[in-house]
Amino acid sequence: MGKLSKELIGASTIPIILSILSKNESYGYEIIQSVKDISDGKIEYGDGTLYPVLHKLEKKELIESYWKTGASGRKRKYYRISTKGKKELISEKENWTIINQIISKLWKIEPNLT
Amino acid sequence: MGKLSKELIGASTIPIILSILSKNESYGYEIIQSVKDISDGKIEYGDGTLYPVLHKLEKKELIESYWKTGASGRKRKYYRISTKGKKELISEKENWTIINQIISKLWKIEPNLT
DNA sequence: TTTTATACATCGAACTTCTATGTATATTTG
DNA sequence: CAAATATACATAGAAGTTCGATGTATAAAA
Repeated sequence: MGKLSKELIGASTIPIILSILSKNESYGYEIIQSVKDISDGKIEYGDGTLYPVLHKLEKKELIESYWKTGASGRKRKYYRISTKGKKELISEKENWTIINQIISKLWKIEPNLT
Repeated sequence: MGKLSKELIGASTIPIILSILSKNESYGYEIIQSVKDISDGKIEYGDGTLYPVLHKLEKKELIESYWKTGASGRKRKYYRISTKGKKELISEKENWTIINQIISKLWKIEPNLT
């Protein structure tokens, strides 16, 4: 209980990551923590899951990266959302709205009178 | 415009099919039409897409099938939802609600003051 | 009689996802 | 100070999924 299906997590990964990056620049490890926090532990990406997604998003030019060494001396790869990524996020939001309408319509309709 | 992403369609296919079958028994071809109608043409499964999904659901015992020859003389393979399928549908609805909460939370939060 | 709609089925290419594994550094704890 | 834990990124390969193409067949419509 509590854990979500793989399909739903898969469908939500990209909009969630883009959403997070649209608010603040962040890096892989921190994104994993953010999502865990926001979802009350219901979505917990493995690092082996998230990093390839970030690489894919970068390849599609939806996000951009740069290395930064913090005060701690530890190197982090920061990501920020691109203009293209912002447009994509808007489109993803529209898609979610549409599918939600379809599904909630389905869950309200009464059985047909056959 | 109008068309939904593959990920979202993938995540919604099973709950949508189970929802439809929880209202009325139906067969492949008719399910394709129903989904097209309900979604205003935004979700249009190919037959090569839907039939394997139905087989998979049957294998998992979420739905059951039987052949029926209608007045027209045409044979149709009808599917009905099983008890197990009804439970699965309830669980899918819960998942959908949870992910919606997470996403709508994300889309409302203001940027951090860093 | 030809075309279109109905109806089901499967193969295989293409893609995606996740687990396991690897590397390396900073911090905390005993 | 040594060991354990947390931080941080990366990739290969196994496993699974999806979808277009293709095939079969019948009923209805043009």
